[in-house]
Amino acid sequence: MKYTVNNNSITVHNTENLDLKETLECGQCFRWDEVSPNEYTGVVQNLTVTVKTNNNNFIIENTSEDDFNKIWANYFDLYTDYGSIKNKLSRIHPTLKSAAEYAPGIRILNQDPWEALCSFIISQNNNIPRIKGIIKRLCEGFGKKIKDDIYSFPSAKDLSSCTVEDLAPLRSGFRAKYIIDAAQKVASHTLDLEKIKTLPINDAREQLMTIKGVGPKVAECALLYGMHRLECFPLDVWMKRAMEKLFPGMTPEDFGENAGIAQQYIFHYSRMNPQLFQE
DNA sequence: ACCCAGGAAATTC
DNA sequence: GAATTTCATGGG
Repeated sequence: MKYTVNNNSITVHNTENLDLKETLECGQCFRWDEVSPNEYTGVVQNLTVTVKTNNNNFIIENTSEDDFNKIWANYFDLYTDYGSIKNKLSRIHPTLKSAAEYAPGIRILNQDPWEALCSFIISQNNNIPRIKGIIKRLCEGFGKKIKDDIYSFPSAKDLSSCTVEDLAPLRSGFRAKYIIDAAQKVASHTLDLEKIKTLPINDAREQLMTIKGVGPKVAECALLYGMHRLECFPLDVWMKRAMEKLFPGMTPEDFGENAGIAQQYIFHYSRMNPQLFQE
């Protein structure tokens, strides 16, 4: 990977298959905001950066070479060859090929396991704008201030001593008790997310589902988006519709070791084309 | 008023 | 065990 170090920013050259809108607004993450056209500000751990693209250059502002190599290159999954993965996936089914061509710049981010788990607990029976609002209030109320009005995602430990009443300002409804149970199990090391990340997939699913409010779909999202288990294939209401109408008779296993990437292409394609599912 | 939202738990059949 | 209802909240 070729990159240039500038004053307070990094420019990555010839990045293919990276589109910020497609990647940051496809429902896998909830903490990136478009601050001007094709320019996004987000928070990862205790760092905040602004990113943009210019032709095939990918620019990360407000960072150092150190943080780029430690955090950002992996976060944006820059070591993975999406062109090769798309070629393989496209041979599985013509509609999957179309979905991949519809948003060729989607990448699966390497998000923090706890943040992904907590975020997708909040996502259940909810819509994306409201999920973002709840998470914003969660960070502002319980995270650490980074600068100005930017706050880190609160750790499991930060939340483990909270009560449902403490979380009332989030207006997260029935999900508050689920957030607390997850925080307590992780903070007490009843569950070790770094360990779960490496377990055989069914063991990993089983452990995550010991958390109240974590069923098959939330577990699958935590594994795919927070632990980069690319074989995972979350089935939400959109994906169930898509499987019925676009891939009748097929199962998640049919999409193979990169099923999660296929899922993201299909999810985004379906959400952007709801007319496919009318009557 | 009604329906739905990147579901899961509680209840009923 | 499988099908249905309930759970908070907010937008359309």
